[in-house]
Amino acid sequence: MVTIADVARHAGVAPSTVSYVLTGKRSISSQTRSKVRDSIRLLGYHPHAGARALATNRSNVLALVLPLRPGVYLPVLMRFVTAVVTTARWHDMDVLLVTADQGAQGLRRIAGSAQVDGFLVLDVELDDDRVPLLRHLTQPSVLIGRPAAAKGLTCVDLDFEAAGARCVDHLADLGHRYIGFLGAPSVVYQRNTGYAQRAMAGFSSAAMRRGIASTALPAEDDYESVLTSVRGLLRTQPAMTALVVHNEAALGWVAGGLRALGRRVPEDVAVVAICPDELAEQMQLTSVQLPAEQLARQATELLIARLNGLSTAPLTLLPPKLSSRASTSPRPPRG
Amino acid sequence: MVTIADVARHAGVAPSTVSYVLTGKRSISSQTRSKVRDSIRLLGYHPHAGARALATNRSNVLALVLPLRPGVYLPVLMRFVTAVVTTARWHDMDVLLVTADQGAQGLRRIAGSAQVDGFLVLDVELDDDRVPLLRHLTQPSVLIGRPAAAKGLTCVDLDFEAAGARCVDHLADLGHRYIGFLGAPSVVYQRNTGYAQRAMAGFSSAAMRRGIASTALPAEDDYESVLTSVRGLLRTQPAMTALVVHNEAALGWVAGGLRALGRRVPEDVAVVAICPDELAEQMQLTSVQLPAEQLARQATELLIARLNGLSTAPLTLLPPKLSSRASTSPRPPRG
DNA sequence: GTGAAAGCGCTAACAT
DNA sequence: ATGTTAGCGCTTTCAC
Repeated sequence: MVTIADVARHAGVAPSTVSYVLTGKRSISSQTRSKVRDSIRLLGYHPHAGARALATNRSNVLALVLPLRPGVYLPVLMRFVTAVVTTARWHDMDVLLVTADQGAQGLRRIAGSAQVDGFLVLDVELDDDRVPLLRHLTQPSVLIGRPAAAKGLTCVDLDFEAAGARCVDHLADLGHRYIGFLGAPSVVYQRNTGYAQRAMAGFSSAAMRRGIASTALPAEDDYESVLTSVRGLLRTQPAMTALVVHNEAALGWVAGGLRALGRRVPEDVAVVAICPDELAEQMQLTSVQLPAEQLARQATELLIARLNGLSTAPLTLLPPKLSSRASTSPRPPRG
Repeated sequence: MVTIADVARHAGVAPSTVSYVLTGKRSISSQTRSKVRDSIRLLGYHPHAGARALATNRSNVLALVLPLRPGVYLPVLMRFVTAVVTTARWHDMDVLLVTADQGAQGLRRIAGSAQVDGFLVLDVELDDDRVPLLRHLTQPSVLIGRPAAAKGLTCVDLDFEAAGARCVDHLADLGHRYIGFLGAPSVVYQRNTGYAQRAMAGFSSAAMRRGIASTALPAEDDYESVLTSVRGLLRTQPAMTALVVHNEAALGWVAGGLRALGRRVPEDVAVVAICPDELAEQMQLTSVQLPAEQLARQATELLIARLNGLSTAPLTLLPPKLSSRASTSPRPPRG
């Protein structure tokens, strides 16, 4: 193995000089600098990560804690991961892959051994036993998604409330006056989760604000349930001409359900979804996307900022972006 | 931070004793052992990973090099990753996530800095510039998938030749005598890839062995092309009663194409696919699976074995497993 | 602008 | 069965 001493000897300087050339932490004459650089290249020198970590108390690695269980929507997760790695590499950091099933104990181990400088945690739940731990770790962490009860932690998420509102605004601008909301399974609303409620709250208050009649119902993930919910919405609000859907699993049944009830999309009922862009693209639905790359980039940047001693806002909400597609006609069905 | 010296002081022993309790590399009286263990728990001690890496020249981390580009079938990749992490953790190792786009240079950096003890590389191509590099690294590596020109490297893969043969055997056992093979796009066969050819070779020679007439054609990923290929197969072999499909993207069009040509699955034509189990399950196709977990486990175990100085077989081929589903009726269509 | 040397926390001889 | 100590390779005072 080639060490800093080898390089120093080869370049005819002291080891510390080599170190300073590498870190740029003090001025070096351009002569020695290039001498050293040549030796480094020639010998193929790479600083030993462990030694550096020991000396600086920094590993230049960040932990990415992923929910790798069935049910997560992989295309989004994958884009997210890619963006995290890219952003981290941009700052000369690497990424340690930690599965959520390693639990709080796993995080404690990794933190305690100083393997990483910080944590990026996805899919944190409200009563997550990792949250109190993360708060007391030496290393900073950034949580992505549902902010939970996260005083003292840094969180990044899509602004679901604004997302719900954005859907209403889009439809209202198209002239719709009676809008329905097809939500997640009721169980999701029961055990909090936050993002589901926030999307609906955003929807409702935007509707109020714009003087639009709105009705909301949850829907389970099967066709029957979707049909029932849609029928329920239409019964309550027969003049309904638009539907906001915040339920990925139900998405596939919505058009069919509406058609079964005699309504066509978008002629009779316009549809806006809050869902990953892949799904919306595939079904040609107007939608508010889940901005995976942006979330990842933002979260990683925030974490790195904190590593550098900067303090960050406790909560960063990304503005929703709506993509118009075939499921909302440019003009309202009935004026 | 709590160090080994703190623990030693607290337990009233020498640092080395604490170390030996941890590593088990020499016998310790059960008294001191439990004294030390108590102190460790009490103080919440975790050995500093960097320090340990520096002292032992082992990081207890392995690099997982993933193709995170569009086109990879994510459910399989995800299962693979999960299994790698699980297996690694079983051996007290962690996993550093490396994206394939970091290239050979990225691997050199990571290897050079001794950040990892070994490499697990997915999706290696035949003329891959990482292969010569991997061969000359200090750290061992295991390649998963297409073994390429990998003298001196350890490779793990599904036995695609046996997979092709297994399909034939299954169909032959059901009484089929005229079998077609619908392959990957022709470009895949042109530029090597190995696994595609091997599957087809296995198919052909098994057919010969069992005295069965076989025809093979490539297929592109669109409906038109699939239809054309299927028509071609039927023209060559009008008595064809079974089809082996090794083309995930074409899978969705096969049943439709056959029906358009007046054949029903499985009554007129039985279908066996070589594809991820999720897809086969979803379409109710008899299939030979891609055993992601097994591959991952095997590859990881091999890598760790090599880390422990054991030498391993250069090539491990996993036997194919066929799952019978609705697309092959229990009896042949025409006897 | 550059060197010398003292650690960082741990392991593994070498002691006893 | 346990203690002492010399590094592992790097950074960073301190000295010039």
